Amino acid sequence: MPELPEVEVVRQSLDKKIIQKEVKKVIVRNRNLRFKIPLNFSSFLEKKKITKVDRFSKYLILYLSNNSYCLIHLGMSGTIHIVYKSKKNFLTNTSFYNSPTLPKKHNHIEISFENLRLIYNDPRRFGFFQIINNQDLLKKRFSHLGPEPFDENFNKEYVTSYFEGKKKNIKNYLLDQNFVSGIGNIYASEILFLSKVNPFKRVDLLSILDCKKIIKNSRKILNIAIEKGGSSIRDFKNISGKKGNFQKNFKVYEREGLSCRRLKCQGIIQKKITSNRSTFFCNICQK
DNA sequence: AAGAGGCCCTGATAGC
DNA sequence: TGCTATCAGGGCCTCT
Repeated sequence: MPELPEVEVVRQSLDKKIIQKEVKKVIVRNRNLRFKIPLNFSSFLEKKKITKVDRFSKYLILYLSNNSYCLIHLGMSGTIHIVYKSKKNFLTNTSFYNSPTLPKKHNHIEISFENLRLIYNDPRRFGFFQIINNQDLLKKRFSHLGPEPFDENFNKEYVTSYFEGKKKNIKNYLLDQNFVSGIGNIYASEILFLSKVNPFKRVDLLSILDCKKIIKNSRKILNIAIEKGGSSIRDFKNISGKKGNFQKNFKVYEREGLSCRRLKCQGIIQKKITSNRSTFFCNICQK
């Protein structure tokens, strides 16, 4: 699922559920995620309180009561589910598996609190959990990442100087987390459509006005997507099993062959591959 | 240093 | 019905 808006939607709903709660028990059913879950992962988390649920870019950050952190990245197919305690023996009770919103397979990690259980599901296992021991290491962990689109450092000066002498196309840079972090393949196409910029345009040939529009529209698209509860294509749902709504706002993504939605534009939406990713755009209004 | 390409993995869908 | 091929929202690594 997860670009910045989807991760933010998960953060918001998770925050309300587990804040100030103590981890009672952790079960790792499959250690082989993007990075192997270490053997001491469970014992490290157990008896710690969650003091804050934060997010940077596409990463969830659980703040733990001993001033360490648990990072969660959902990869391509990771989802978080919450199931509630019904009766006693919660820690050993498996009846919640009948929950209609919980997938039957690929429930790799379970984190139990007093009255509820967080379950991490990830068919493709591109996601990961990581313990970070202190604030310095957290900073270091994110040091290679560029600013989020919302960051005031993501501005005209930063973007234009970053693009000097660069020959890759703009779509590639919107996906490049070192340049700007949080944008993924869906929103990159949508941002460029709204900005009337062709995704295959070389960044050193972009005008200053193009750069300004891309900055403004990155914020705009991500904010609207968060408001709408994220995008539910294929199967993204928030932790309560509710679908997002932003997919209804897609102007180009997965609209190959359909007519351009811009008023008076006669264009037909095209799909082309760059850096192994589908890219959607209107070849008439995106110059 | 920058850019192209490949790989990790499972599941859904299309085509034969 | 069942095979095979292709593709999927991410990130990291290697090679040139």
